[in-house]
Amino acid sequence: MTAPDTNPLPTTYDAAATESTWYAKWTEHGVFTADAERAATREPFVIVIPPPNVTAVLHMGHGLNNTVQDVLIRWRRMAGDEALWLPGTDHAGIATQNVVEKQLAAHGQTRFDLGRGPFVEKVAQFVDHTGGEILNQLKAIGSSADWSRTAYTFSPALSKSVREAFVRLHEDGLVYKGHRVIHWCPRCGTSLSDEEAEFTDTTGKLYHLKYTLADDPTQSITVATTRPETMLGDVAVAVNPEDERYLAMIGQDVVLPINGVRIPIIADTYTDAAFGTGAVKITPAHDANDFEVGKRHNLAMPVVIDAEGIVREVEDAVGRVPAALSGLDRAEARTAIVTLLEAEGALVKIEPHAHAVRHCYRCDTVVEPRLSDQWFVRMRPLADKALDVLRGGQLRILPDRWEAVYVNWLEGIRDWNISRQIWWGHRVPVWYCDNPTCSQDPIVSRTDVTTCPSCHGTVRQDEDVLDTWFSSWLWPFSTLGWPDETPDLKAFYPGDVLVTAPEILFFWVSRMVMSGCWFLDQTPFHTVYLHGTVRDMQHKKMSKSLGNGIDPLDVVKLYGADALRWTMTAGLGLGVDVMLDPTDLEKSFAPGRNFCTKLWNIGRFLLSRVGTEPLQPLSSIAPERLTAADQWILDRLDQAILDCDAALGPPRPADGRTWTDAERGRGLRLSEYAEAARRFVWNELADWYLEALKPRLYATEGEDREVARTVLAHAFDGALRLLQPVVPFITEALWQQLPNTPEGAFLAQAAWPVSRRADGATSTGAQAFEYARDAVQAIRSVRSEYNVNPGAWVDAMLVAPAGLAEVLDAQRDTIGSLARARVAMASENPGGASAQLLLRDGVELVVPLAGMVDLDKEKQRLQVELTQLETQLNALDGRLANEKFVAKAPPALVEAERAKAEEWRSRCTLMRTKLGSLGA
RNA sequence: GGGCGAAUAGCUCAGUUGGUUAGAGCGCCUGCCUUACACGCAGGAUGUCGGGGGUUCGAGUCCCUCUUCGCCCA
Repeated sequence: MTAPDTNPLPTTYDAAATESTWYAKWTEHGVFTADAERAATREPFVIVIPPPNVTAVLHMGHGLNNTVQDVLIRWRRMAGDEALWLPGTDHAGIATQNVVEKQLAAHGQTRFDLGRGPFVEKVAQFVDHTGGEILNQLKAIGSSADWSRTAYTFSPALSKSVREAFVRLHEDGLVYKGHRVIHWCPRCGTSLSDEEAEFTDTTGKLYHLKYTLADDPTQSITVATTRPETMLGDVAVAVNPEDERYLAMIGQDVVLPINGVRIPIIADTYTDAAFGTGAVKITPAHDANDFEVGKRHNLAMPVVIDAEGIVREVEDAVGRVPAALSGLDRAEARTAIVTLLEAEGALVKIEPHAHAVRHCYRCDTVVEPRLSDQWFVRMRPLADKALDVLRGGQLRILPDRWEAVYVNWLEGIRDWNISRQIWWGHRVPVWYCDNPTCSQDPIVSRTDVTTCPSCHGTVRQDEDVLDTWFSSWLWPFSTLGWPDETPDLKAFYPGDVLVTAPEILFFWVSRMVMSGCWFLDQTPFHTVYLHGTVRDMQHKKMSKSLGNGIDPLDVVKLYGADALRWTMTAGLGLGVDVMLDPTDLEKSFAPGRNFCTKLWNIGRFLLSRVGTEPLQPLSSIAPERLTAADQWILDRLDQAILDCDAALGPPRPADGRTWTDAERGRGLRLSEYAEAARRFVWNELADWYLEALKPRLYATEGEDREVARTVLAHAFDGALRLLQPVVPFITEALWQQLPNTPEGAFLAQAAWPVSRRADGATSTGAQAFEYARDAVQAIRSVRSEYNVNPGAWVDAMLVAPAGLAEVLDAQRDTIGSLARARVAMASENPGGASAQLLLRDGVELVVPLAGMVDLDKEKQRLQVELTQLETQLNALDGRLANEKFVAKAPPALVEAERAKAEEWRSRCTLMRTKLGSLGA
């Protein structure tokens, strides 16, 4: 019988056309737009995007991050929540400034050639013209963000939040100006926070320098240092007060080589007697630890390296830098100084030394510790609140091992240097009176200050800008209008889930929790989901600089956005890294494309059989009209729904506020969700139900055909709903073709399916179909083993115990058509030359295969199977004979094991009988 | 230097509180262009659960130890 030519779908899936069509329709109809008013009657579900740098170009890390967010937000949107995914970009102070500075450098210019105003203007123009492109790229992978709310950390609205935060923290006594050694990037020309100065393990050198005692040139003390160039700024040599080697020298002076400056030998417990020589040089202006020592001992703090990393007498350092060295870069100076030290006989030895050196996280330049004035936030009170919400269960982090990392960092939190000496960013909202005789204190203000309130003279604003992260950490509420009490803020704060990579746990995530708790007294989200990193096959992180990246847009072009999303989701175990092969896109993305093709073909076939006539709802079909296969697929759908829900949820704490221990580690298993949905539509719906259904569907009319149409459409509809979050485009395109899809409706907004039963129990009809599947697989296996021509029909006989005869008899046609067999029933095994298999519950399958059966082969197979089972049965009997097992194991388990032993025993008996009848 | 994690099929990984004959996808082998799909269908093979020790009636799962790898922090 041939199918009528009513198929509305082209034979192949056109990803590009489908994606642009449906994305346009979704946005046109406001499908992604959240509504603050609606949130009064529905549960809001809010995700704020980790804002990409405004100049960023989409890479696979974004692909992964945003796919995860989109899967979650689409799931909750369908589940009836007022879902808001709030997108936006970060002005990325240092990074963006660097990009523009590079452009200037190409023309031989620096930012100082332009001056502050024109330079900032130039960056702003650059951002206006080329920035934010990444948001459009996110659309190409299907991101269902609410673009009407797109935010930008440097917009006027968010700048207002930044000022509010700074001023409020100042009012709370948590913002202060400090004079201390900070991390300085000489290339970027700015200070950095502890987090921005990243450690890199390096094999460097440990230089042992000999400093001669001032009053006794025959004696000397040897210090060990990794940075000999700083010796020009040494103010002391420190030894541990317990270190007997140096006791006699404490209090004496040594003379520095090269510049001849006299410095004392002091005792300080900071010095580790076991490290190097046990004596360390103290350079307070160029080392954070030395700075602390210097403060304790009230030492001078000469600065001998300037902001550009040039060695010279910068401050408090007269007579310390010889003319020959002045003006050298710090790296050149090191070489020169080592040479001079050697000439003076002050260089004892140089050893290889493995240590970690801090580098600028933006330009990778070696960071220079530098004494300077900076703005700091006192973090302790903020960190305590962030610890409280985690410990109190209002916040959880998945995978939960990151909670310990979070706690550890917050417990040891240090004050945050928030001022940067760059130009691109929020200017520190502090003004100083120009009049040196005026007693006016610095003015910290929410609004711009133009005249001094005391003397009415002119004022100047602080030159520094704020750390980019000082605006990012406000993101969950600055994007909603804070500090104004906007409807959005009321409706959508606090949010729900934060999705990001572990790399920015400290930079961003912890700080958002701190700011949310401080300013709004509530954690900004109840769940932090830290996904893995995208890596290549050598497990190297994908990056532009390593050249091992994959452009997500290439993947979209070649395989479709859904294929990309599929690979990102299906491969995503909780917190597990995603491995992709940049040299073999086919390997990584073909599975997603193949799945889409399969889905398309299922849809094509199904729609051609279901047709376009309206369907009656499943609920109107009397249960007794459902076949075993119908009941089975409906059961499987229920199970798939339960599996998907269990994998993804719960979406929030049951009481809306605090996670219980039982809930805390659950959900967000995206790979399990994807697999459950895939298994249903492919392995169950397509492989079994559709195949079993074909005879009924080829019927041209009749009541049963209507039942089949209804169940089939219902099952497929359920599958499409379950799959929409991960493959939104193809599922939308297919769903639109289903006969009962209302005009103007979108799958993207359709209701998430609900299981008919909470327990997913198997119905009687479904049980019958399981017997049929069992028989079909057995017959296929025999056919394959004996190389039966796939087109040929075989005879098969089912020998069923009394209780099952009727059930199996009803499945004869189904079994026959699926296995290409003429199936007969028997109450007794006729024996003779035939392939014989034992199915479950004592059902036997006999396939005569006249003249083809190899008796030896059959005997051998049975013998192997029997031996195996006997071994297992022996072990089981042994366990059951063990009194301790029977006494201590749960009774239900013992009972189950006993039943199993009995079943295995009768199975063994049957096999022995068979072997006997085969003449063994 | 401190802390955390991982080691299960050729590869990437599941394996909730110890309790069926340890699973999935990809890959591999065999047969099929069966009129939805060869980007597919059917059948099949594959594991001393890193080594050693311990707790237990019972260990991939808990404890100790060793080895290897990775990550975070200083």
